[in-house]
Amino acid sequence: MAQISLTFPDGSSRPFPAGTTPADVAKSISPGLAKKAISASVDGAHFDLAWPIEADARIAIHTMQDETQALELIRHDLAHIMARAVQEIWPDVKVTIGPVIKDGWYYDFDRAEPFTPEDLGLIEARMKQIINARDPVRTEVWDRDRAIAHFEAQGEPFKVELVQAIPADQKLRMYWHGPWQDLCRGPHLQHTGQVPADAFKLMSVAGAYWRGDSANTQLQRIYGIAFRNRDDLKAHLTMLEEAAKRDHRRLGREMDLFHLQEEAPGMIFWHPDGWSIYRTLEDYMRRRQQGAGYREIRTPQVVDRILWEKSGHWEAYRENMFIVEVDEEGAKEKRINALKPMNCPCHVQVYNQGLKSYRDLPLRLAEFGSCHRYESSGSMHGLMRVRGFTQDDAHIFCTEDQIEAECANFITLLASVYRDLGFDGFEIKLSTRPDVRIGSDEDWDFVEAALERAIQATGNAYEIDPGEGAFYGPKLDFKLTDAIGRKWQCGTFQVDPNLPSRLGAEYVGEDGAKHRPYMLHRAILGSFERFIGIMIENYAGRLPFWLAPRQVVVASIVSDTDAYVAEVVQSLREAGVRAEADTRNEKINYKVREHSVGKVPVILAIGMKEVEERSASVRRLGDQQTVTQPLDTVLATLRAESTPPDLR
RNA sequence: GCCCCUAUAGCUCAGCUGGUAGAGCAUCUGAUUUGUAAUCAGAGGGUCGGGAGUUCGAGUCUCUCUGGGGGCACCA
Repeated sequence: MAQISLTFPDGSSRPFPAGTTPADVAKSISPGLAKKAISASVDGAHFDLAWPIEADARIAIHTMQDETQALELIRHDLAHIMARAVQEIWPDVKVTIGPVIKDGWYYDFDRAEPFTPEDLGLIEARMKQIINARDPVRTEVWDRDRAIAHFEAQGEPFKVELVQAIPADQKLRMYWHGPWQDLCRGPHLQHTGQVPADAFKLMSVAGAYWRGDSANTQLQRIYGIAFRNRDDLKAHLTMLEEAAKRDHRRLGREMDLFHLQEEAPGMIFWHPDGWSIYRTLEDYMRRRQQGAGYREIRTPQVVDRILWEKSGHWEAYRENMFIVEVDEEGAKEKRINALKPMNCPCHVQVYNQGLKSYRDLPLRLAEFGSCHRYESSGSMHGLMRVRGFTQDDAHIFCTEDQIEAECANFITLLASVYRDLGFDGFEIKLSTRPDVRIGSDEDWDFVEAALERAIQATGNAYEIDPGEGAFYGPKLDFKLTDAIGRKWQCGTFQVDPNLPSRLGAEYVGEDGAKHRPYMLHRAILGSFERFIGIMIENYAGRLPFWLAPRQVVVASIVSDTDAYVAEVVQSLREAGVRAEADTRNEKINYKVREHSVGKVPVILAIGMKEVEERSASVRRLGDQQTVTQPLDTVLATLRAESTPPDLR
């Protein structure tokens, strides 16, 4: 918490209590007093107010001691400095907005010609000039109409639009960086020289829609990153390189896990090692869900549009569905089918077979459901966003009173699965009723409360996202955190009374009358493809032993050991370990390197010594040291390690 | 879908302002029998993403399609 004080020419000073923010100070001091201040101190660190504070200035006091705040200010000022540089180089460019974001800032411009990489260099050079000029930053409060008139005169239509959105009686603030003026809430530094000239970098140009709406003009967005000093910038650039090294697309190729090709955009060709991961994960999930009372089913891939019309998907998502037309001989018209984009309607069909009793509920139907969605071309990304994928899907048909217990059980299962798969932390978000919705307020009250109680029962923290639920019911989103702090939304839990109703699902209650069940849509991984992508990145390719596709390579040092190598491989395989022999005529160094690069967790090196004593030299991935152990010990150890966590 | 960038051998990349392609690794062959992150030598391998155009001549310039990348929009 910042301790702030202002010092005046007569030597007196005015302190502010701990916890005061510079913004609080600005609000509490009178304009006259602010004008008189000659210096400020924050947490004991003094600095001069290099330029006079304007009579109505709210902020001219900032601490550069507070890391977070300093970075925020530097990045914010850089956004203005960049916009100034751009307009100085190309006066016809129109400016829009430029906020601070993680690690830097961006600014959106309207310009007929695209910015080239060379242009970024030009802009950067100009920015450095502006910084070195130590131009003063000053601010004034304007009436809205004056601002509109100003921006109209300047020919800045986007700024005019922004200001017009502000209520007419509201004052607004202008900032000047040297001669360059922009609408801004502030706060800002006192002069451009306070920005480190060697700790920022313009990263890329991208398209972005004005106000985030694809119906609007597309602007050019320039992204920049900035830090306190050059070392921090360098460290960040190094970090970006490291992150790129764990990119699942790169590792997928290096580890020979999968590929994509032009003839099937957004669909995965799994190679043997990649498919091994997939199968191991699928087997694991199958066991976990079976243990949690789910029954596994399988439903068709191609389904007549009639069902999608009934479910409502045809109307809402036709554009994103793969259509399969069948020209039947003698038929008057083509039959239109769709590859299923989701499993729910099919699961209701299974439920609808035979009359269900309340005694059958809750009925938990699970499917590793292969789905296809025609995702827009620009949205696809490796395994993370694909057109063909498999959900770890399940639908729980239950009564209103069973929702709470089902939800709590689901969260418990999900937490356990995430832990087993190497993710310790996750966040829960509860999305509640939107403005446009179906169902009575009483039903919403009941279901929302049930979900909230269920979360509380599991002892997990959660956040509420008001108004973000589906039109038919509230939902939970589960976001896990990976090894480098990124968050991924994977799990979901949705309460749905709508689809059972549309598709005519019923059960006979204790009272002998027919009732509508609730349908709970839920997934833990989301999709296998995406989750495997996340796991690859989380582990940087170094998957835990039980998930690793090639768990052990048994490498010969001399060819006289080949028979023993084959025996070791066979014993490992019999022990349930995925093992391969490498008896190529290469040096052991070569083999160690190749399999280390290939992320094989264990290499067993076999020379004549090992043959004679029936042992193996064990080398673990990332470990420089080797341990020679009797073969039986090695077999027992690796067999134990290859056991999935739920079977230990 | 939109904007910008991009596509050269299996992979990573050279190829200046237009004059019909190179390297390293990988692959294959041979030699080498090797003790924990690259043994040596040789060979094969590309109609430079597809199509069209400009030009005497296009990997190189233009257009277009497709894929990929960075964003934006979308994500039942």
